[in-house]
Amino acid sequence: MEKIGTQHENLDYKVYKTLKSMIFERKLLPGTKIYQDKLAQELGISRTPLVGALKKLEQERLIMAIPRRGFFVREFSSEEMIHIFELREVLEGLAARRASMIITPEQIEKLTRFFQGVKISNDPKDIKRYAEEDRRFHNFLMEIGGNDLLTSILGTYSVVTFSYLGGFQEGLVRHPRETIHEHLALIKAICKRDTAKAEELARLHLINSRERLIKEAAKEKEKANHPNE
Amino acid sequence: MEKIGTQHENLDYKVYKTLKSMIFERKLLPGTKIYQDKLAQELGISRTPLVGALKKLEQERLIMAIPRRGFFVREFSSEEMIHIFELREVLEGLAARRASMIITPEQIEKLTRFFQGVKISNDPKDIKRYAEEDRRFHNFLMEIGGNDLLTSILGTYSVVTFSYLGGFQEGLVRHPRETIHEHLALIKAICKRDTAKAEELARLHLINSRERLIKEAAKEKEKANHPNE
DNA sequence: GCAATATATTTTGAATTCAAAATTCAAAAT
DNA sequence: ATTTTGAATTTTGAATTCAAAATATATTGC
Repeated sequence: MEKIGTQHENLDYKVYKTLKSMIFERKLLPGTKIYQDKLAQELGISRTPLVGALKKLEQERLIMAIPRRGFFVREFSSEEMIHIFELREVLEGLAARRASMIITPEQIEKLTRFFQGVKISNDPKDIKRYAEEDRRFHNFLMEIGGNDLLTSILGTYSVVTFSYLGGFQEGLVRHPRETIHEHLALIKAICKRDTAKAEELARLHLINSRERLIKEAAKEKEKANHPNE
Repeated sequence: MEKIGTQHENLDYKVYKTLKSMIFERKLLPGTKIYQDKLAQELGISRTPLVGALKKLEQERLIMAIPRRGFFVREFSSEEMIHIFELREVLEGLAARRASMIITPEQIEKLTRFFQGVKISNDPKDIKRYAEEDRRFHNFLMEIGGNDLLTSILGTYSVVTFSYLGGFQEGLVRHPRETIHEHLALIKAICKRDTAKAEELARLHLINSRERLIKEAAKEKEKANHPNE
């Protein structure tokens, strides 16, 4: 049988993945200009596959291209970030709804065990551990409820989000203390196959994070206007 | 002021737009293999910008790339199409919600005039006219409620949808007789700034179309299993 | 010393080139 | 007759090349 959906293993696909994780890990910082020759040499390839990868990333909005000027690692304004959270609200709502409809007993088993062992505290170690569990949780939800399309779109935006937050609080918008209850409630709804509630809770989760983002953005602005004190 | 979001006017951007409309107009049919040399010559360019454009379209899922085999115009299965309608459901719901929140009095004026002149009948002329109005309507909604992100994502999927339906009923899933009421109700909700209702109606509109799609797909399957009457 | 212009260098955009892989087509073997 | 093997051809992947545009540097005039 022909394995379709097979991973594209061109050079530019490899470069694409490399660049993506470089952005994710903040080795390439937002705003940075990409010098094609330099980066291509560093990666040991020619400009051709590098440009191919950059074009892919441009489409995903992780890279901005200005013709005749070059490629830049994208910076997201707080406004754009808020728009992304609006999107994530409805998309993750959809994913949760789908998950609650098609989850298998084995998956229910596995899902209920999420966030069991993690400690909620202010210790950076614990926060990091929580953030990892958070990512595993979202990935698992995608595995259950996400089709191809949904998975790839949401994949992009979680990279964007992480990159935007810049490692602050390990990429979490809110403190675990706040989100843990929302996560557990969502898990419960999905396992009970409560379709409507699952969608609602997933959306609420994102709405709350967006609200926080809006507040933070307002605070930043305030600070910018009154630089002294 | 530097106009950001300025249109990228590279050759490969032009080629990208050309190919996109070729797919939209069904000059390139789903399943077709792209012979790079041939197409590049027809367009009067080299393979480089053509491949650039194809990569962009691959990211948008209008083109499928198989490494070492080439690029193909994407075919969508009915399952995938149904997934796309699930996406459109939540995304157009979001767009309608946003529109109802930020619509201006002038836009309300303009929105209420949509679908006023169009006749509902079985005459292909009328159906075509309706389909055009439908597209203008959706574009206007995007103009009101859509941010950058939303607009570009939904833009892609309307091309996909149109291409999938293959010009049948002018790209409409359902007959105007069925959809006109939904459109008018949605317009009313948006103009009244009834945020919740606008989102609900937009979603319902897509849900109904998806349902129809599912029915059609089942019918096709049936037919395939019983080829002789 | 500073601004304006001219010159040199870098960088991008796009065509070309070349090797490797895939496909086609014909001949040979079962 | 059908399948298998093996060249010949086509097609892709990726490096290279070259011109045009952008940027940086130096020079001139004030």
